Amino acid sequence: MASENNPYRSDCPINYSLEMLGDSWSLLIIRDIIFAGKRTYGEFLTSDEGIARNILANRLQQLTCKGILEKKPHHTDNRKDLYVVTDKGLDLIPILLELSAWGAKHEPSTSHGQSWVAETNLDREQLVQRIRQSVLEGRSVFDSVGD
Amino acid sequence: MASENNPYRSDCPINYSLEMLGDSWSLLIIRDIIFAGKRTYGEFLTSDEGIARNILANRLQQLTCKGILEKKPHHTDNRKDLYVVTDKGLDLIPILLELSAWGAKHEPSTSHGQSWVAETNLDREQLVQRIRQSVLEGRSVFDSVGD
DNA sequence: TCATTTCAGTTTCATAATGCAACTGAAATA
DNA sequence: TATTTCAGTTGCATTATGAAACTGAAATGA
Repeated sequence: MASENNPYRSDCPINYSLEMLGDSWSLLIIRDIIFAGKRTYGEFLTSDEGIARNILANRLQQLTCKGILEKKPHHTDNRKDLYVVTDKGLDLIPILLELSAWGAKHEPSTSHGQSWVAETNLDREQLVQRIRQSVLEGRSVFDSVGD
Repeated sequence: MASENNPYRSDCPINYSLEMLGDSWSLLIIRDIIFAGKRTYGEFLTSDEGIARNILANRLQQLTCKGILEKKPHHTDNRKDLYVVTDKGLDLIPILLELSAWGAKHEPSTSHGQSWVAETNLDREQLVQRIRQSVLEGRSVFDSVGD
């Protein structure tokens, strides 16, 4: 199934996403931008998880390279830059919501006041139920859905 | 915001999920179980991405520790074990779907024949639109949604 | 029954990524 | 003009990754 003309480990879209985002920190930076309105190096540094300065610099650079963030000059302070999400970055919102919902469900101590994560999605829920059922019945998903 | 009584880097549910799953390989193993019906060490080894044997063994052990997989004896071959997803693991289906949708959208070369990823979710889409809009307008999400 | 193969890991070792703390140089502030 | 703030960088110790060879138990075939 792997093709030789792309630079990724395989031609699976989940794999692509994980090659882009599959580490401990990248999605936390996106979270800080999207859910906390952070925009500068210094603001990202203050997050609870305590990312190291060099790792932060590295991830900001990589996310920029990958077209998920964009670096723009700060209008009133020339020492600072603003990191803003691109459209590609904004499209990560559903992933963040699902990560949040899963985390909140399976480690309830993390679900402080995030009542809005409960705003549910019923069409999505139906598809998930069908896949879930096929896994429980020992079938592969490819037997029950498309392809 | 970080509390002192949990063992995680912070009390954010997204952070919890990333501490559980934030690496290149864990979700690929879950993908193989859920979307390809794989169940044994040997089957996971054959995936296109080419995970190393030691890394695979390590991830299977960690995912089992974390309550996402369960190791069961193979009924007809005592050399093998079956790795099956728990309920906690099945709850990862929405995350996998979103990762797949994002990957397929932003690297179209990865979206071979997965027509079923297009089965959309409109309630979810509405929430995403609201958040997206608030980010674009420079507001923090906490300004526009709950809390 | 006995030799061979298959299987799930483990071990070894080289290389890369992480994380901490001290440092730098430019721009803002007093 | 001196000091502070800011976004990074550098150096270094520790940890994780990855490839390949190895192990020991169970299945298979003669």
